[in-house]
Amino acid sequence: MAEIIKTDIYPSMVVSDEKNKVKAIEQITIGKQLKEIRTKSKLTLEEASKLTGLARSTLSKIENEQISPTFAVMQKLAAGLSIELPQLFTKPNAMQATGRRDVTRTGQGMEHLTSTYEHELLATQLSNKKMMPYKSRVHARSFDDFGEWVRHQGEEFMLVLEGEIQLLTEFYEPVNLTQGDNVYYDATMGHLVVSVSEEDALILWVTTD
Amino acid sequence: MAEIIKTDIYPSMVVSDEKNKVKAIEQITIGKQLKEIRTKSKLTLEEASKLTGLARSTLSKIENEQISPTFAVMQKLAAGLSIELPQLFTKPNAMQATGRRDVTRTGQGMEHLTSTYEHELLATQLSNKKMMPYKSRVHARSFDDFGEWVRHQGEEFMLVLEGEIQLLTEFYEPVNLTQGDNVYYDATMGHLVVSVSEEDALILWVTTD
DNA sequence: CCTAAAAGTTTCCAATAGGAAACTTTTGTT
DNA sequence: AACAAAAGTTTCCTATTGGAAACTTTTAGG
Repeated sequence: MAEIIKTDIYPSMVVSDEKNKVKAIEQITIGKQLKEIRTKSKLTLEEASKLTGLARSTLSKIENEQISPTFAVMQKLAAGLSIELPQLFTKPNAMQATGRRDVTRTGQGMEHLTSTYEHELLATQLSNKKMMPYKSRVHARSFDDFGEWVRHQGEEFMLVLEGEIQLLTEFYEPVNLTQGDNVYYDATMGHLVVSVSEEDALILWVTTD
Repeated sequence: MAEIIKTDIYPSMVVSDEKNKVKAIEQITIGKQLKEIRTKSKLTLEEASKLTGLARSTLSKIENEQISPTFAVMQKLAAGLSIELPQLFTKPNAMQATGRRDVTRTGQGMEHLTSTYEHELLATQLSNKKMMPYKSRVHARSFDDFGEWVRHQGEEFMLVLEGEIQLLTEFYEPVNLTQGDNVYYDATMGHLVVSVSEEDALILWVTTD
């Protein structure tokens, strides 16, 4: 029974059999992508050839998906055309928005409750964003309310909107932050936030993956 | 005269001659990277072979940099090992931080003044971040204070901290936003912010590249 | 230690990528 | 429309990749 796996950000359709052995991969973009980059830069195959050190024929075959370039060739392409390597196989507009702008009024975000935080997700109308913004009301008062470190991929920016919080992190001493204070950290490091004010504190979080 | 070019995020050492023709590329990571991913996942070559559908020998040769895998093979690796493709050639920690956490107290950011905005850059101790956070005091009162649209790569998140602003964008009607309101938009679309309150408004911006 | 099994590497060969040149298509000029 | 020049594609060949199996190294028991 063949199964289709689709990855999130760098999509590639993969067909696997019942033993989870990859049988075929539907090559999606690299040829079209390269052609688009080259034509948008107003380059001919000849010029691209000079810039990359690759043969005109090779470029043509890659663009027409007749061959799968080696990593070494991909590096030459990226360097020669002055682009980042992932551009060769990533759809340029990651943000596939319903619109291209999304306003969230105070209190109008999407609620997401946990025992320790009350999250209000922002800009939820836009998918495939590079950042995930949300406001959180902090219920927690101590590490024990969590039981263990929070830890995930990406980087995180946090700004205190109301009240006073304490940021606990795996490799640092705790810090107290009040309204207007903010912090940027690597989210793979254990971290969590507790309120030290009478009322629950309110913070803004912006996260990447 | 050979020249060394070093790209920023996806480093690759490229040796070019005086005609800008790429002569050689110093392969950096793909082998080591794969080996690290596999060993960290506690997989043997045999197991990785089953997952990816690639021969044990092929995996070994890639890990020892004896061959340069084709893009098709790289896709199989990513799919089989459940990773995103760029992980194969990107140093995992893009954020090369002085530390791995950076607190900015209210008013302690780095000043950057323009005629229309007064920016306070945050978390400036960390380099190579994925996000650029800053607070801005908005002096501008109309489009004419700018003369033209602001427009740049990436996505932008904006939250109003104090006062009331109007967000002007190329493809939408202006919107007024007050404290707590926020917006997420594609920064390649022309955009700018003016204050509509008596005093200058204060906003938070978080930007990606 | 010695041996057996597992993990990793190398060899050999078939399949395919990449380069040079021939060929075809497109573009632009008269 | 005819022609020339430029751009793009295909062919042919060599170099290199990827797979199967042989070989070597490492790990675990006794």
